[in-house]
Amino acid sequence: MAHYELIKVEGRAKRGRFHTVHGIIETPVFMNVGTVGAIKGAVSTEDLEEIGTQVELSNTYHLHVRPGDKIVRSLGGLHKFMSWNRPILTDSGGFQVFSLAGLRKIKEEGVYFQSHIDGHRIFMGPEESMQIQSNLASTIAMAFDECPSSVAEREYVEQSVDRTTRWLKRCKEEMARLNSLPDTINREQLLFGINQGAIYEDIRIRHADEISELDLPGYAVGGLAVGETHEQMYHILDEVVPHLPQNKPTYLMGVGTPANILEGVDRGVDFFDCVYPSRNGRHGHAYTNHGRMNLQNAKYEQDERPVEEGCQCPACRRYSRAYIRHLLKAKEMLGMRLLVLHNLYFYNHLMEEIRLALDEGRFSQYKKMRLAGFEEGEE
RNA sequence: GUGGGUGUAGCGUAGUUGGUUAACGCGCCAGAUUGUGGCUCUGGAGAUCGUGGGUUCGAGUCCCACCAUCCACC
Repeated sequence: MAHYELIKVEGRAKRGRFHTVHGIIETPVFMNVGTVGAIKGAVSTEDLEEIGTQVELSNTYHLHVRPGDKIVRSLGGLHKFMSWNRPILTDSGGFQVFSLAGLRKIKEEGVYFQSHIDGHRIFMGPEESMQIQSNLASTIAMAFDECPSSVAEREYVEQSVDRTTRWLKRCKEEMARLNSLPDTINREQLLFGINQGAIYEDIRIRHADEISELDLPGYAVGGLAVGETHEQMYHILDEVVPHLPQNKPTYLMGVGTPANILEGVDRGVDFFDCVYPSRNGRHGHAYTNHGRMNLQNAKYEQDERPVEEGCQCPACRRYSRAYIRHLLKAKEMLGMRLLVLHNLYFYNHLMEEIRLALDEGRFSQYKKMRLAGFEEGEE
């Protein structure tokens, strides 16, 4: 019996608590992206517990291709498979329609893909996506949508969004059917709908109103941070979030930078996810209170300080910038791992501070202070 | 010691019958990256072409000597 408990509001910012079968999610939350059932960079689920991860995010498409959702199901579902008993959100594979463009054909019934592993042809529609996510038995399943390019023509976006609505209805029906089956692993799996419409605010609003009527347990804003400016993204959020149910969590998909998150929270967003902390960590970048730092820069060659003074993450408690730089240069996995841990800790800790600020009614002030800090530049 | 080969950026190489500002990969120095392939992309710095002499309007390229290095044979 999932429900969203709204604890406090400051302006449009929401402090909430989402109750799920796998435990409570304190919001606003940043979900840690582990596409294939693992956070890249040799990060274990024990690590996730240590760095304060609330929700792990995996991908339907990737797990369907390898190892196969039926195998995960036969092993007891994704929670048991990866040894993680807290909430998991699975993305539907819809975004791969967009990100693997060139390898796909979109039709009314669904999408024909080509596997990025071995090139074989795959079909995925709303029903297939729900069946796969049911087999994975995640806490939250995302609707199978199409994410049109931010520069797509208005006419294309209109018909794409209408199809996404039809797909959402099919997702809802299929999820209800699967949740009613006696041998389904997680019979309380939750379906979140996804708003689309590129940068056309009227299409976005119409779509938000339509999908809100389906009374799903949560809603996402998709198709942002895919090429448009920050101003456009914030404007769309200003317009669209008020048209999504305020008594349900709102999830801004794929976003973003620490500044994007502060702005998103300020506009009523509860859930975030982004590959930035993990991908940039693997690529040698660290997030700090003073902006982003490239640990591969020569100036850190003899820097004995931790990445961030006072940070309680596993990297900063013990290792120097100089050592991490050396590991990155030597292409040692440990370098990546330490920065991924630092970055995810940084994001998770940022969210914790945001929640505390909301609890104490000083979010607006906190946001201003943090944004100013990020502008200062690295030490 | 004799014969042969090779010397071009930190490393590995390309460079036409001698012809503008000597090219490429890796590395180095920076920058990009938003529902993830650990990549990828974009810039930048860096070379008195082993040394010295010669031929020529002009030499990385041809000639001579020397130096270094590799291979084979004593």
